[in-house]
Amino acid sequence: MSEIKAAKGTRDIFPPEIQKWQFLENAIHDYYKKFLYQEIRTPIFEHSELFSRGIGSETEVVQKEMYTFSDKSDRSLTLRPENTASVVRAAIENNLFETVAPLRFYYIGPMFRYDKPQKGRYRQFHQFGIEVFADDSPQVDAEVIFAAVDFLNKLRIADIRLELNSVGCPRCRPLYLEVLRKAARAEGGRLCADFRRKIEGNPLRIFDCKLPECAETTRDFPLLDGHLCAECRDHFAAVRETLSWMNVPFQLNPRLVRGLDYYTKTAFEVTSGQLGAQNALLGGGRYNNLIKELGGPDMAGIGFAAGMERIILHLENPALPKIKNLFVAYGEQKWLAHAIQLAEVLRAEGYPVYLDFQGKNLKKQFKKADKIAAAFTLILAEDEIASKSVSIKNMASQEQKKIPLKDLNERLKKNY
RNA sequence: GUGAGUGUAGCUCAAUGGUAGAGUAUCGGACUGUGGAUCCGAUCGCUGCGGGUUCAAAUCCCGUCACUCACCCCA
Repeated sequence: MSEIKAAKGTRDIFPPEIQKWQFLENAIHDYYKKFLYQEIRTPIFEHSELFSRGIGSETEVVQKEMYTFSDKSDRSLTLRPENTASVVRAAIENNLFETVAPLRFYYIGPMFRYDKPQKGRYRQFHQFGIEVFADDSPQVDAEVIFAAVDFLNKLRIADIRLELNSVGCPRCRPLYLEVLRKAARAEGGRLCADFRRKIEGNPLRIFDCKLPECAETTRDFPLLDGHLCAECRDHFAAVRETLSWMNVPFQLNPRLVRGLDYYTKTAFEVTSGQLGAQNALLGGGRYNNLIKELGGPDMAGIGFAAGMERIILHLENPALPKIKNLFVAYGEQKWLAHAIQLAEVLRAEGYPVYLDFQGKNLKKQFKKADKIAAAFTLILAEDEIASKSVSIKNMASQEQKKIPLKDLNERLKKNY
């Protein structure tokens, strides 16, 4: 038993689960290229300021969940809790807005949040996501949402639900928040402490409270959709219309908010009925002020991030192409050189070949061949070497034939 | 940060407060040019850790740590 364990909230991924990860990663690469997204990889850690400015210093993520540390030169660095701020930073820093077209990126990688682990929630977890810059048309919102939902459908993830809202923009949201605060303060006495804290700091979140009294109270509170400015309202209507053209079903949820401050206008979330409490598979929205906020041009952006662990929980056992492993058996140590050379030739031909160096005799070697699920065992021992041949045994059917060495490749090809 | 449940062999799990066990896996043998099946044998444990109660603790009590789930938060 090992003394040192994986740090809390982290885990090792190995077969057979790793096959799901490889499958998912390949699917992401294949799918998003169809929309001309290009992969971007940004550093795992960044200056802390990127996140406090980008995500919002009042958010839970920044206040409570960041892995922040000082390096030896006293720089404050933070393991990225999400990737959008980094992608925006990279685009600004490398002038991608001028040099790359189209301005569409996707990413895959680990993120870090200091949270108490539970089902579907880890301290090191993985997200993939997409970002589109410089396009404020509502049709892009719809296409991004389509590319999120359709991807999950392609993975045959059932029982998912798309929720949609508009969280307004800096012109209309502050006005609404005042209206909401006023209504909330009037009811303050009836509400939980948590709730009262949110009224001042993050009023949109008060709708989240699941305590019956709070939910009861907030039911009649004014909602944001009645307070959107004309531009946000029209934008949102066009998003919904485009989604209907795309046959993407959605549910309006006027109480839907996002945890990061940078969102404007469209906000959406896909949840799964098959997960526990951590049921959000992906979330995203538009962030038309983030790029400027981080020192870039006044440019629109939209994207989403998806939790890969949560998607993996939905994936069936790997339906992998059967790999036909070859096993080279040599019986006695003195034929090992021949076996090594044969294995080398076969690998160069593209076959996966296993050679057991511990097997003392053919019996042991066959046992090992069985254990690694070899499709064919090639026997190269005294008889075969003397006659420049090799015996090939089909492990499933138990058929065995001795054939000339020079015919081996052709014969294997037929069986593959 | 709060709460609940669970910690026994590599894995899955047993064991009224009274000798820590089974299945499986691993290794060896039956079987020195042939695997899976069967049979025989062997290895494997500070019962998470630290205290306490008791003649006696895997078992009861306290603490602690880990895992799991929920709150919270979010993907």
